[in-house]
Amino acid sequence: MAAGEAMTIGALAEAAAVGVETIRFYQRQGLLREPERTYGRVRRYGAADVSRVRFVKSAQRTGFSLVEVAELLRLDDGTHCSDARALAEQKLVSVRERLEDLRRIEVALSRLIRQCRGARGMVSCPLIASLHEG
Amino acid sequence: MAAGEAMTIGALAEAAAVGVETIRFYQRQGLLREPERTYGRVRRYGAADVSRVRFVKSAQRTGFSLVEVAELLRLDDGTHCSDARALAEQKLVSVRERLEDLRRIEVALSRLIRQCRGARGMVSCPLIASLHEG
DNA sequence: ATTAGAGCCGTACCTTACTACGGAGTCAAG
DNA sequence: CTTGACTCCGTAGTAAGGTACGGCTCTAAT
Repeated sequence: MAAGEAMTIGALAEAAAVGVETIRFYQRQGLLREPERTYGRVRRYGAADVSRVRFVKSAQRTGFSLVEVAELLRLDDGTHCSDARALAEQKLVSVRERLEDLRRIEVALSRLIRQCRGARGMVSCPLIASLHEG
Repeated sequence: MAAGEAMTIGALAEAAAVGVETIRFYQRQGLLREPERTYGRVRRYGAADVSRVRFVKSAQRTGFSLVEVAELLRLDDGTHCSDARALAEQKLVSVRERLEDLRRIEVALSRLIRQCRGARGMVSCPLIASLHEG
């Protein structure tokens, strides 16, 4: 972002824990800006790009598609206020649904572990059943 | 599960809000048992199958692959205790990581909406930056 | 000066998770 | 006892999200 746009594509990929091809792919998809190229034709990235790629990965882990991630990223790129708010509110709903799902799974897994700690032999796992309680 | 194994594949699909082909696909992948077939060759399902398919979908929404979902389901099928516990503990770790990610996104989105409510014109969105605070 | 290691580009290929298709059998209602 | 909706099966195709390849250039260190 600031002065030190020193990273090559390989360094960025390593810093964000993805492959080089993934960076190029994200660029084609418009998830990442096309950076300036110093010394002729080599792309140079900064710390902000690392954050951005990490963000893509964490959003993806929690079930967002790349299209949805792109929408979230547009919120970060300074959209007009009313647009941003509408989109953010809509995404917040789906984030909260996912949180519900995950919390239920968390409770069910914890319970299973607790039961397993005491019991010996077989356990009947309450995983699916737990999901219907909330 | 009990007496009323009355549902056809179409009814199951509808009840679980997926396509018929998805049910057959899950069966091939071993995510769903092959059910008994009454009256000739037609599959008949029960309420437990609906829960199971719904579980697959909710786990999937929160970022689990079908292979991982299959592992979770094995926990529900009465595995031996030590195996179940080890797997459950491992899954719990990744569930909690996802919860962290999602909570951060939730906070960032809420904040953005709050800021947008007051401001007019442009906002610079703190979405990605928020993820580094925790 | 050279050469190994990056980076550049386009294209092809791969896996995951469905989705569609076609032709034949089934079944409940009229 | 026929008709139309549903089911059966195998196989093929699709979309998303990368991953690999090959032939070239650049450049930093020996």
